[in-house]
Amino acid sequence: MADEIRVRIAPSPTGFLHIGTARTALFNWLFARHNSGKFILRIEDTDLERSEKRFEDDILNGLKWLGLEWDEFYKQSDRIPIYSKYIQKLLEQGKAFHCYHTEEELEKEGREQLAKKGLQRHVCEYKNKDSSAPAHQGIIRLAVDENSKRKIKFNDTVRGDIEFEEKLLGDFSIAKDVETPLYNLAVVVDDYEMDISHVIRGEDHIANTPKQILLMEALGFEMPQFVHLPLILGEDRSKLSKRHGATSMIEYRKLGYLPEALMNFLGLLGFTPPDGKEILSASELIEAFDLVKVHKSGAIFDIKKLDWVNGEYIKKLSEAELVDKLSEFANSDNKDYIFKIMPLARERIKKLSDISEFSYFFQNPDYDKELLRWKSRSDEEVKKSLEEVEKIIEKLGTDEQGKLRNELDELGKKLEDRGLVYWPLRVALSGQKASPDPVDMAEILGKEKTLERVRVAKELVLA
RNA sequence: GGCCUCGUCGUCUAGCCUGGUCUAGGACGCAUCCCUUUCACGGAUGAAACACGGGUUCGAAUCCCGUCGAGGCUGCCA
Repeated sequence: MADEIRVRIAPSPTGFLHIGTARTALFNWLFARHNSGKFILRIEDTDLERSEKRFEDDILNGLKWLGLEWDEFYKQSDRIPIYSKYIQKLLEQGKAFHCYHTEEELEKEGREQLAKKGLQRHVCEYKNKDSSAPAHQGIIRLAVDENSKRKIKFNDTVRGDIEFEEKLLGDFSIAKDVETPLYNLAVVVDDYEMDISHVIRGEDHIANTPKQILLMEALGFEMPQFVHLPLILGEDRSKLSKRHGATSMIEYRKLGYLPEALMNFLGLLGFTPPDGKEILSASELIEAFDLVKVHKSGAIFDIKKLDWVNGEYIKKLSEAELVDKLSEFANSDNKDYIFKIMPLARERIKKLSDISEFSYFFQNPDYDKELLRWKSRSDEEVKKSLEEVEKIIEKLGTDEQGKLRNELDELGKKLEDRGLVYWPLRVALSGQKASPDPVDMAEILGKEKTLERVRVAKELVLA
């Protein structure tokens, strides 16, 4: 076996690339890059009935988007002859056998075992029969000693030593037929053939490990180092799954999360760098990454924290980059205009799609008359203020912020209330109770639109 | 039911291996205050956790045992 670090992820195209898979991929990738090893992507599509091209595309696109480029790529469906060879070998050696029980019989057995609170395992009576009989249709199982006293042991980098009793396993299935391997056989064969040094996967695979070890022994394969990552959980602390709306990575892109932010956030779900830094670039993550420091317990996916991380990355974006991205999300080609809005948006949005909150820069606002009222001021007072503001803007325009601000402040002093000046103007321009500074907005909108909106507001007060 | 894993603020976590420096630190979120024309930004402050019970020890979040709790697995899915 090579000394090189070789890791893989083996997503199945029966669903989108969700957070959990992405995090597993990330940890494999970080470990490979940290050790100058190879990161392998293997598509587990032997379940032809459930595998779909659109899911495969989603997985590939999601990984690419996150920046997790792979060094080698395989599809299980291309490797059927390889599995077949090993299945045949197991059969010939009598280590595996055909089981002729029907699914109904097996189901019934399972129910009875559960009812009797007995072991849930299938000890097959066909195990010791002559396997040289003609071509069979039955499922293929590995022959496991049901009376074994042995404990199957393995070391997990995160959890230490783990052991299972061999006799609890039963004769578990390894292939539907010689041409159709089942999961446990396929991974074992692939990991061996691909010379995988570390199997880094979710904690939900711990229970599969003893089966795989038995298979490795039967096939004479060397054991890789196992690393079981803690699960990523939903709000209710159960494994993140469809019922939590297991969203594809691509959805996060659509919402305006930055891939760098997602990688950063995911990297910290199950791992903490020694210095405790929270915002780390890909290369900093690679540098700091250490499997030994991976956490044991599951972590809830907290979108609020993701939002914060994403906001931090938005603040770090260059002006040009931000303008590009914002243009895309605002559906606008007018980059000069977006460029003006950008500084205001930058400190206010958590994700790019939040730019929709600034719709009033693109169309006239619609709002309730009452919103124009500053505190308990009368309609007349509000109208008076708007009239004065109108005059000032007619005179000065909106391009010279300093002057405009001075005049408006003067007006504020005159009216003995700055809010009376700025609040109605804000609402006139944005239709919102929370918005950027009115003078900033006026400059972006320009003299004409600003005056138009002030006049509309003036009319509205009287109505 | 059986097997396996896990258990520090609401959430992510530091500390645990190598007991004392932990009146348990940081971050997100939350609250209050400052700034202020609102929101955001920024600044300051605050509330908030060692699951429980035994044991070992001069001393336990840290070591041991038990209990409880949570999750995972228990497919002719992966």
